[in-house]
Amino acid sequence: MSDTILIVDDEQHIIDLAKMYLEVEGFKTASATDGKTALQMILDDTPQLIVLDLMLPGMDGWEVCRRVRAESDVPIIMLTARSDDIDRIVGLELGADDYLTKPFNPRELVARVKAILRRTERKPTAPTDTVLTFGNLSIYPERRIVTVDGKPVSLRVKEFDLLLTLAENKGVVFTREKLLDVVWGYDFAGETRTVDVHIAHLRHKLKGMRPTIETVWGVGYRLDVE
Amino acid sequence: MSDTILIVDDEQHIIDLAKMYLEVEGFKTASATDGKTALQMILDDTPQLIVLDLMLPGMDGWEVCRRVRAESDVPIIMLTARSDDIDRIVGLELGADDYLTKPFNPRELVARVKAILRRTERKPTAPTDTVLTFGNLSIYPERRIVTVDGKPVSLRVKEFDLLLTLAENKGVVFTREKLLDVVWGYDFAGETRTVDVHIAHLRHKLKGMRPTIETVWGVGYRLDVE
DNA sequence: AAAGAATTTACACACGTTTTACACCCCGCA
DNA sequence: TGCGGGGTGTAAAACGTGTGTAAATTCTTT
Repeated sequence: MSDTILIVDDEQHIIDLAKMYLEVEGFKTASATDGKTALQMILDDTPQLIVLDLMLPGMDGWEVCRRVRAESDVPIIMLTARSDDIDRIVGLELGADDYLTKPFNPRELVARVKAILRRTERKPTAPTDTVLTFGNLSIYPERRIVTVDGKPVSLRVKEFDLLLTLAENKGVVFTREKLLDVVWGYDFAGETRTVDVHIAHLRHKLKGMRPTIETVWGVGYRLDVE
Repeated sequence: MSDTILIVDDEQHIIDLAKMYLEVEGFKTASATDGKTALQMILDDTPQLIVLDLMLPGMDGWEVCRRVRAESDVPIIMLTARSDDIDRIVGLELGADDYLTKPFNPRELVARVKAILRRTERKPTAPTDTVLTFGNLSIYPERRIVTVDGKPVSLRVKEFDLLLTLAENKGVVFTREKLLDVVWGYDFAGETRTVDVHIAHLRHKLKGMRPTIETVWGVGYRLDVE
């Protein structure tokens, strides 16, 4: 847990967003949607850093922050929507290391996290190992994350595997049958048109991607070579 | 043969799949669909590694494995569909180096193969990107791409297959019937003039190509020899 | 039961293939 | 050397098939 970033927010939406951006950078993450659970998790095994929303059901962020500070000096980044909270965060010396106003830019969050970890002289976790990069597209196979122009795109299982298969063999043409074999398993009995549908989803989600998924008429698909 | 991976499975489908993945990684492959043939091949000239299905017609995988072990310590990866076979593979010390349960992920197979070869300190052969080059013409069979003077030319399915057929047998004359058999399939019932039309398309698209497609009057076509 | 994902279906339309048609060319033969 | 018949080149029409995509349906997961 000590190499993990804990994200505490009552909106799952925001957690997902932060999670995604942080994981792309190689951070491990955990999350909680209420103050009580969060505090429990923190005291149980302190994380590397905490991203903490002020507005929480049950125990609010102020309270969590105060109780954590009684036990630990783990870095905390506060999130708040109300601009008049900012004065209190900064002025009251609650012990937060930094803050962000909602709505926040997730890249800004990443930058702050890195800055704080650098400052507190704890190194971020090991750099992400394998990456496949073509044009403005990056694929992190073991994290199962894809980015276009650095912006993460959330893909479903089949979509990801499909893209990965094409990317691992850039330029080579795959028939629908071959793709079914590889991505769906060679015992899959369904329609080859299933592949088309997932390709369509990929193209839609990865709009703007530079090496495009090219249709080879009458044959199949391939990841474009320049 | 000592740089080749032998795949033994009664399903051609599976052989093709494994073959494809291994060849993309630069491995040479060979295959057999029954135990007797496989054993013959192995004893005749031992391969670099063997991927061996347990379920085989004639002589099963257990028997093949045992007989091979009497002669050689060539690495063996076992394939099995039945989970209760796994205990036997591992427990009975049959001498298999690794195993995979069917249906297996072909990427997993590649990973295992690489791992074993690394362990046995034999390096995998360098990946080869197959290219056929004559004069200023290059053909990339698995990419289904053709270039003239390095500039890619987009061909349709029939055009590509036609050119590839001629290129793979440079200089030999193909009758229209032969070409129909090879490119269109032996059950094609149409006109032989269809070939002419596609040849015309090829000549038009590949204008400037150095070895030309030559008409052999009253016979058929061939790819020119300088 | 509800939500989410995967798969199938349906249909419009783009695209490739095959046929057709006609001009031209090769070659044997007077 | 000129003639004729079948062989070949090629444009364009006719045809059939492949593909993109939305929406419906089925399957999974919670």
